[in-house]
This record gives sequence, structure tokens and C-alpha cells, in this order.
Amino acid sequence: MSNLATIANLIGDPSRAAMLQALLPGEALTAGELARVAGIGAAATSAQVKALVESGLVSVHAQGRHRYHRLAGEEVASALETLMALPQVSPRKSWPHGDAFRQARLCWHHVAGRIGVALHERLTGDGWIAAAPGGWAATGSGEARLEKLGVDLAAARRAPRFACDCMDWSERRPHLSGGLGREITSMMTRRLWLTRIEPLATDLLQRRRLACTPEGARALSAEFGIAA
Amino acid sequence: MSNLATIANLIGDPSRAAMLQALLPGEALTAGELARVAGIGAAATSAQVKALVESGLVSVHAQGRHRYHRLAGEEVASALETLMALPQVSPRKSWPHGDAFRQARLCWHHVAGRIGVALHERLTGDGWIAAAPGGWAATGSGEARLEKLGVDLAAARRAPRFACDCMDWSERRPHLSGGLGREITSMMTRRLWLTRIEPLATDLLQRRRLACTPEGARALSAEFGIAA
DNA sequence: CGGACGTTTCGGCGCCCACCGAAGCCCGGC
DNA sequence: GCCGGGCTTCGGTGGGCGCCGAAACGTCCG
Repeated sequence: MSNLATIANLIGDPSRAAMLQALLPGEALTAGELARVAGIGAAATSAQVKALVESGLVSVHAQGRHRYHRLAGEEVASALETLMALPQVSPRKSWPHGDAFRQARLCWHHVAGRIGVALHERLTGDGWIAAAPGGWAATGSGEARLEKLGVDLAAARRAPRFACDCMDWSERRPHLSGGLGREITSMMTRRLWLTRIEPLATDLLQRRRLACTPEGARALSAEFGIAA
Repeated sequence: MSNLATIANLIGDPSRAAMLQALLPGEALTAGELARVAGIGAAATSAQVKALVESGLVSVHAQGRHRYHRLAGEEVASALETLMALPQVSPRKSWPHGDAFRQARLCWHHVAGRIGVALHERLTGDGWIAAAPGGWAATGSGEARLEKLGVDLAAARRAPRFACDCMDWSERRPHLSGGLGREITSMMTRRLWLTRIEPLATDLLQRRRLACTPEGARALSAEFGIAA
């Protein structure tokens, strides 16, 4: 079986797809949490998770009697988002998690949703970052402005990739990924521009939700010209 | 079932995956050709193709007693390539179609493979194109150089997207997609820098192969600094 | 008009695989 | 040491779905 079919088959099972979506924000989840997300028993979960790990899509870290699972890398998260951004099949329905979900959420460790793509647009359009082989590099003026905002550029540069695009499945436009995406997100949450929405019920996907604080809205408007 | 699982499930079937891979170069294939690629009968093919069309991944154009199928859009081709570029599963084998396959081939209508990613790297690294919202734009000097080479920029601009990245599954690095990618490819084949390798046997995938002519190798080196 | 060919529909078969319950394993805590 | 909880392995079951052959449909051609 070709590589394409093998991988797509892994993602294509409803239970496994639910688990992968739950892992999209980049957090590590235990087998039990994955079981609840997928709505199946422990035995079935074990088999499915094993398949995901052996395929290399998911990596596992044993700690005590828990086993923590996370996506194997940012490319995996990016590929999943790309798939989700493909034309919706048949009768196009509303977004599965409501419109609030689209404003801002975490993808791997960077901001996605409307704010994510707006940020990408401003950073590239206003000359904060410029094209570089394999992604983006900070411009001279961009570096100064980013540091002034409290973004740790040195930490961003230690990532495998400094900055690159990740296709946003709800907006169908790219948002910023890579070390810079992570550090900007870190800055925004540290300064309380964005805050996490804690999961209400068993829906772990809600963990991805971010809310924009009033202060964050002002700051995004002032610093980037983004209406949140 | 979530959108992710639905789409991945469609791609995940070996027969459908083989068809989609055969459609990657962007050509339209009849149901009979797709049947041969997938190695299944006409009846099964009809059902599988129907699923692909109804999902929106593939579009169909009836002409006489033939029905021509093609990928619904460049995003679909891009998503497929992204999936194929994910970490190979289990015992890593050699490339399915030999190493020659990696030098150059068509992805949708643009050049992929080693030459494709090298071209991407030079165009972005040497200032032919620069970052723009949603992709790339030609720089002033880039425009002049491209036109001098015989690239039809006006035609490239009429495409939905002028230039953007497409992840290359064999090289794991981006190559150039969008109208500009198509027009550069058109120029290269028109000037016989690259030529098509016609399929030897029933393997329609081989249709994607491109070969670099001696003249093409000289031109790539002189114009872009690419060793082919 | 009839035959050939490409394609679709129908009916039926068979296999794969995702699921569960029960038992076993490993770790941490009392 | 013994229990409890998280996780895995094993055996068995069932449903979904991908396949085929046969028949029907539509189109082109002689």
C-alpha cells in the first residue's frame, strides 16, 4: 500500500481522527483522555493509539502509570489542518464547534483562527517578516518591533524552523507557525491579550479555544492594526 | 463524522489513493484509465469515482462516451502532496518509483522534485519573489528577469493565486505553486529545458516524470545557479 | 439500425477491522 | 504485601465496505 493510502487510512478512521484533532493544540493527552474523546473503550483505544504511534504520527512518553501522547511534530499538525481546510463534503454545514471557535484557538503552539490569519497578514504585509528559504525571516525593523513587544526572538530561532505557514482550516488562509509563531503566542498569553477557555465538559477540543481580552483587543489594534 | 475523518477516509482507500496519485499531475483521466491505475474492475471503479466526485475532491467532465476526471483544484493536489511528505511509516523503504522520479516531475501544473525545490529556493533567496499576503509576489527586479526569460506574468496573475508554496513529498521542502509556478513550467517546457517522459507500461504515474535536457541543465545553471 | 465500447446500476459475496469483555500487567499508594 | 487504577493483550463477534459478474444504459460508428 502506498504511503499516501497508509497515512490517510490512519487518519480516516473516525476514532483516530477524533484523537488527532484533540491533539492538534499540541498538548499531551493520556490514553484515557483519548478514549473519552473518541468515545470508545480502553481496549479499542489502546489498539488505535498503537497504530498511530507505530506510524510515526504520534509520539508517546511514559510517565508513571500514565502514558502521554502528542503529535509527532508540527508538520503533522500542519498536514491535518490542511486536510480540514479542503472543500467541505456534501451539504455544507455550520462549523462543528460554533463561530466562537473561529475567532482564536491554539494550533500546535501558535494562534490560529481569525486572529491568527489576521496576524499573518499584517506581519507579512507590513514588513515585519520577509520571505526566506523554507519560510520567513524577520526584517531589521521587524526584529526591533518584535523585541519591543516582548517576543523572545532568540528562543524562536532555536526552533527547527523560525517561521513558516500553516494552513488554517476554518479561515482557509495561512497563519504563522514555527518558533516565531510560538513565541508571539507566548507573549500574547503572558501579557494576557489572549486567555485559554477551559473545557466545559468532556469535549477536549474546547481546550483549543482562546478568548481575546479587552486589553488584548486594544493592543492588537494599536500594535498590528487588527480589529479583533 | 468529522470533516477530517471523512476526507481522510476517502483518500485512505488504496484504490482511491492510487487514482488520486494518478491525477496529481493535473491531467484528466477517464474512468477506464483510473480503473487500470487502481487495478480494479469497472464496476468498483464507478463506485469509487462517484464517492470522490461527490466529496468534491475530483471534478468530472462528460464528453461523448468518455468521462474525464481531474482533481477539483490545486489545494487538493497540495494537500495530497503534504500528506505524502509526512514521516514514512514503519520500515523506511526506497522511493516507490526510483530515484529518477525525484529529479523532476509535474505536480498539478508546476515542477516538483529536486529541480522544483531548488527553483523555489533560488527564487525566494535571490529576491525574484517576496512574501505577500497569502503567498508570494514578484519583486521589481524579479519581474524584469522573469519576463526576459519568457515567463508570461500576465497569465500568471490571472490564476486564483499568483504564487504560493506546495509541500514536495519526495524532498520534504516546498516548491512553487500557483499561476507563477504554472507559467514558469510552461516556459521551461516550451523552451525544451524539461521534457515529458512518456509512460512505458500501464503505470500512469510515470506520466508525471520530467527529464532535464542538456540545454535545460545549462540554462538552469546560468539563469538560476541550479545544478540539475 | 445494429453492434461495439465505455460506463453505471444491481445483487451478492467475503474480508477486513474496529469494537467489546475479560484477563493480565505495571505502577503507585495505603 | 495487598489493593486500586491506568493501560495492554487476547479471543471473539459483527458490521461496513470494497470487490466482482451480470445486466442495463448511453454514445459513437459503420
